[in-house]
Order: sequence, then C-alpha cells, then structure tokens
Amino acid sequence: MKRRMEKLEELRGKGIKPYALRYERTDMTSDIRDRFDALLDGGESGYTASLAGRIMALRRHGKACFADLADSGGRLQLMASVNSLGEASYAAFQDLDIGDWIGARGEVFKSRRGEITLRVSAFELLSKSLRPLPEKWHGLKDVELRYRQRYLDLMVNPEVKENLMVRVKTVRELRRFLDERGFVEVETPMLQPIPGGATARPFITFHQALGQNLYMRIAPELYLKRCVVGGMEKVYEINRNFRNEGISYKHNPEFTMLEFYWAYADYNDLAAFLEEMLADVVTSVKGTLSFEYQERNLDLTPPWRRITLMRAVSEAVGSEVSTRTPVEELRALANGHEVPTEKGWGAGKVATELFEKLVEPNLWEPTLVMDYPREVSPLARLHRDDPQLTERFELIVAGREVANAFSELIDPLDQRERFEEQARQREGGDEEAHVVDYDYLRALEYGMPPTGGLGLGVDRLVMLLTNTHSIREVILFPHLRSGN
RNA sequence: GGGCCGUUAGCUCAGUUAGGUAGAGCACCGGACUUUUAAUCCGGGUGUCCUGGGUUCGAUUCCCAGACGGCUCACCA
Repeated sequence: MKRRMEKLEELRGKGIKPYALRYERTDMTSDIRDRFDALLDGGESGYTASLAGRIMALRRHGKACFADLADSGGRLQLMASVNSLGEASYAAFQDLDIGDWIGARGEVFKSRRGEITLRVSAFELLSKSLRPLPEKWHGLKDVELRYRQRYLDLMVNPEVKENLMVRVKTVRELRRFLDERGFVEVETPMLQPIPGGATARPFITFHQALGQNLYMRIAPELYLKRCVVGGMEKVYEINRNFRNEGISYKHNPEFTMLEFYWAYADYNDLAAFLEEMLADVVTSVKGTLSFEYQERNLDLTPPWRRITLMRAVSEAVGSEVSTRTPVEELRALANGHEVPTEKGWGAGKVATELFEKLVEPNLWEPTLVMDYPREVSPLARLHRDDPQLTERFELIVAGREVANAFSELIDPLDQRERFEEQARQREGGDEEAHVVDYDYLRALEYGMPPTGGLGLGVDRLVMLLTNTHSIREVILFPHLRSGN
C-alpha cells in the first residue's frame, strides 16, 4: 500500500491522472471470446477492440508482458510489448499493478497456445488500486472477511457472482411468472405503526415529526390484503421483511419475501399454483427440476407429496392424533419424544410443535403440509370441514419451510375474535403474539372477497438453487456484529 | 443468550511439543527474460502472532477477562 501511494504520486508528477473520467469501450471480454473462438492458434482476427476492466494477473517477461483483464463478462488476456506500445508507453504498462482499472485498445489474435488475446497498442489508466488484492490461487477464504468485504469476495471468488446471478434470475423469473398471470406488484409500507402479518419481534424506530414509534415491517400481509379490499384482485410484493430475532445460517435480520394475494382463490388453488410457479421458475433458472442439494438429490417435479399436519404427527409419534385429541395427551406425547412445551399452549400449538420438531427436519422432498391448527394461524380462514383447523399449508423442502399459504380469513367478526385471542396470549407473556390492528378490522368490515394468499422465502429458495448451506451465501451484505 | 472451536505477513496457511518476540507459498520490492497463463530464474521478510490484564528475569506460546468469527442449541422464516 505504501509503495502504491508512492506510485500514485509518481504518476501525478508525470502528469498522468490516476482516476479517469470515462472510457470509450467497444466490446466486452465475453463478446470477444465468443466471436473469435474459432480462430486458429497463432491466427490474427484483424479486429481492433477497446476493452476496459480490472487487471487480475500480470506476467512480465522483459520486453513483453501479459495481463488478465476482468470485466463483468469474464476475463481476457492482454499482451503488451515494446513493439506494440513503444518504449515509454510500455514502461508505463509494466508499472501497472494487479487491481488497477485500465482501458486497452488493440487487435485481437489467438496466441500459439490457443488463448484469445488483445495485443495492446494503446492503454490508459482508469483507476489506480492502492491495496493489494487477495491471493490469486486460494482466493479469499476467511468467511468473516468475505462477508465484511464482499467486494473482494466478488472479485476473486467466481462462485459468489454465480450464486448472486441465480438469485437475480430467480427474482426476475418470479416477477415474470406473476406478471404474465395478471398480478401487479405494489409497494407497501416498510415503516408500520402496527407490526402485523406474522408473529415475530419487530425492530422499533421513532419518527421525530410524528412523535411516535414506527416498526420495521415483519410482513407486508395486512397491507396487501387492504389492496384486495380496495379492489386489486391480484397483487404481489417482493421485498424485505425485518425481524428482530437471532441470526443463524438460515436467518438474517432482513430477508426477502414474496407475498401474493389472489381474489376468488382458495388454498387448493394456491397449492396447484405454487407447484406450477416453482416448476416454471426453477426450470428457467436451472434448466432442470432435479439437482443436488447438500450432497443429496432434490427433485422439485410436481405433483408434490401432500399430507395433513395431524396425519404427519400421528405417523411420527406412532399413535393417532387429531383435533379431538386432548391437550394433556398431546403434552404426554411431547414429553415422551423430548419435545419441550410451555404451559400456556393449547392442543393446536403442541401439535404444531410436535410437527416442527419431529417431522419437518426429516421432510426432504417437497411436501405440502396441509391444515394447520387454528391456534397457530390467526390470519387464516377456518377449515371448511373442521373449525379447529385452518385452510393453510406450508411447503417444506430439505427440512425447511419455503412457503406458507392460506385461504384468507375474510370474516371480520372471526378476525376480531382471533386478534383478541392473540391479545390474551400477549398479556400472558407471549411477546410475539399478533397485535390487534383495528384499521385492518375496519377494512375487513367493508368486505374482502374470498382470497388466497401465499408467502415464499426467496432467500431460502435461492439457497436450494445454489446448493449453499448458509443464508449469508445468497445475501450480498449479510449482517455481522460491527467490530471496533 | 448457552456450549464447542478458531483468530499468526496483504491473502492462504505452518509453527512456538515443554516460555527466549516467528516461517512457507502467492502478492510485494530489486535484477534477468519478446508467446506466458498458478510463467520461470537470482536476491530481499515487509509482522500490534485479535485486545487487555496476570504469572515470569522474559509471554505470540501458560492463566484470566474481553472482542470478533464459525459450528451448534434456543427464538424465528
């Protein structure tokens, strides 16, 4: 770094500006590589290109010098020599450092060893790099540095960019799929006076002018449903949710969620739609529905297995349980399987806990778990055949929840009761119980059409598609504790 | 928040078994070299051994506390 600062001063002394304004680029390295792939070894193309990018490697050979130039399309070799540049300019080229941004112009040829190369006849320094790059061969492995200085990770570890592109494509394909089916994307508040739509601890912030607390949203759900009340029959939003919970390999404080609401549809429609959507999106992104995840095969080809939550729990505990099973019996089963319970919990919550501890981690192939208990689903419509259940399902893949969907609760009186139940749980010490949202109740009182709604964890889907273990591998700048 | 593990050069890592302030490869600096591509050859270690305290004649090494990270458990998606 010290040496490079000196170089910077030397350059300025020679009247060379180390930070240029612009450069007239004619081609990307990828274009050149595709276009002249068929050139014979040692052959000339007769084409003159201007490339721009960062120098990633330098191989100096006295009166000739090779460099690898990286742009967003890839890398291309440059060759500079006294013959091509002249003495003075060649000396300046030799003085470049790995990491410098340059623009280079010259004819494209293929070297004797078959490498497509630009013979530099003119170049200019576009931006001087003052810090040495991480090692070219081993790259940057220190995970802390990789996350804290992601720009370095992006520079030297190609798979980081590949994973990012899978994420970009996934989001793009989700949008395309929904747009093609008449859904419209809206933007609802990130700052909410009442944090609703999920049960989670929110981040709290304060609005000075209003003199009141606002909460970073934990879900867009209640606002999207207000859109449906207003007559928007197919709406969606892909954006961040914020939850003030623990950080782990599958949790980041801010994460990306797709939520859509579809008027006149129920949860059966949603299940079929989800199968179609993921099959379409994943095929577009990966070219296949069957791929490896964490050294096991994963096949997302629909139709997916469907099982009710009570059925799954019954199989796991080895005895029949249903919504008629008394809470004491469920507790006894939980104890027998070393699943801890808390005293305020009802039968529905205990059954769900049994499912999450005993069944969910073992569901590898995509599975639609149907009919969650009423007690754990304060915004879902009661099941048409059993009022202790709701018309709700979750999609579990590789042991993790990927999507959550239900026939929406549109009955304002029922919704009021459910909120009041949640309020009692809150008073009983459950900090994450849902807060009553009176304005939302008022919206429902104006009438909401029968609607199906679905939420999909985009980061978790991308983790599956990139075969990554940690959510931090699919989020560009994951949260870490700030150092001193 | 709990448990376990880790932190040494710009990067990737050795090492101090048993206390005497440290080494390799790449990168970097000087030299040779006009088709190399992890270029090669010759010469050169550039360091707050995470931080603070303790023990000791002496600590990067041993002890204690802390910071940050990883894995994991708990909460959650």
